[in-house]
Amino acid sequence: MKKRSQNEVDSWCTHFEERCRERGIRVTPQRLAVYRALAADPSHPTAELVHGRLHAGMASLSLATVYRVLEFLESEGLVRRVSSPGSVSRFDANLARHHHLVCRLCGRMEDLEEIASMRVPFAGIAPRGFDVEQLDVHVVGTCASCRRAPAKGRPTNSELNYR
Amino acid sequence: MKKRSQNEVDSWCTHFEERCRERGIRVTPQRLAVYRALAADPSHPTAELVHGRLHAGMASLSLATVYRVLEFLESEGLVRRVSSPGSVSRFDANLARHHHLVCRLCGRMEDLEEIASMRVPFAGIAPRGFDVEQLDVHVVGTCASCRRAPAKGRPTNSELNYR
DNA sequence: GTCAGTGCAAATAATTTGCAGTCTT
DNA sequence: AAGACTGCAAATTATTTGCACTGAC
Repeated sequence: MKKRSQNEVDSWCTHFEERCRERGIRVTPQRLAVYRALAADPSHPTAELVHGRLHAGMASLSLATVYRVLEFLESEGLVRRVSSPGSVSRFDANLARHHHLVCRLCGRMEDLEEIASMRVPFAGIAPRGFDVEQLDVHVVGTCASCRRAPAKGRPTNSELNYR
Repeated sequence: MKKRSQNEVDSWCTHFEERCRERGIRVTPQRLAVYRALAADPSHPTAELVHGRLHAGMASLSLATVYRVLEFLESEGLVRRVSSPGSVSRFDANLARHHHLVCRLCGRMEDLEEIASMRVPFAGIAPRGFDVEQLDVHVVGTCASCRRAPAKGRPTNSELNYR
């Protein structure tokens, strides 16, 4: 599985801690671990996947806490929740503007750089009164490996764990 | 609640039946009813909401069937499943290219015409091997009424029913 | 000490499935 | 008659919550 470089992850974590301190958010070991796992993994893991990755180093961490932490970090705008239709929630620590490439069959989700022709201006697209916070662009289709070996259905959360 | 005009709905249903016949898909009363309910309602209802709307005229229709029909129609490309992060599945009978305006707080979802500056070309945006089928653009934020009267959390599926 | 944060188990919400009956061809 | 489609109830999956405990200010 692809990972972000150690340096990049460290720098994200440092930035994360700064942001938290600025706002008086406690940086508990659990929060930092969840954030770090997310930052290290560009594959947009689910809560359960994050929990699985952390279990080795932090056996007592509960899945409920992972859900709580992710929910909280999202509400603070420190991570982003991404979705593909009919699938479980996935999360992303990358807050830079970018889009997502989503396989309809296996649910895999990759980052897609925002290319010039997809640069969409926020202003003026929503009716007055609506406060636009974020633009989600999902390019949905089928990935090469799914076309070769079509699965029976979208993988369940726990099936996702062991890819 | 806003509705599509009777004429428009009828024409969509006719077109729907033609498509089904072309492909040898049976048009059962349940399928037609579900499709019609979806076509009549531009608010992107959930499965449960569709079921609720139909219950008056078709008391025996089960929620499981609504789920099955929607799933099936989606797989046939006759309706579109749309999603907002962390929320339940919603459906859309409108297959014309358009975007969605989504309120992060109440989950309400409105159609947004694809304006020129948001027209995104399919070609060349995905890596080779990936077969692009559809582009989902979600403009996410908070709607005017939610900013006025913030709810405690995203409404649950059954709370959605009685708006 | 207070209060936020956590683990655990139980609860809830959304969606799917098994199976027996029904309708269509 | 064979297969597709449906209703009902039960099962499964994802996510949330109550409660008691622990640790930081």
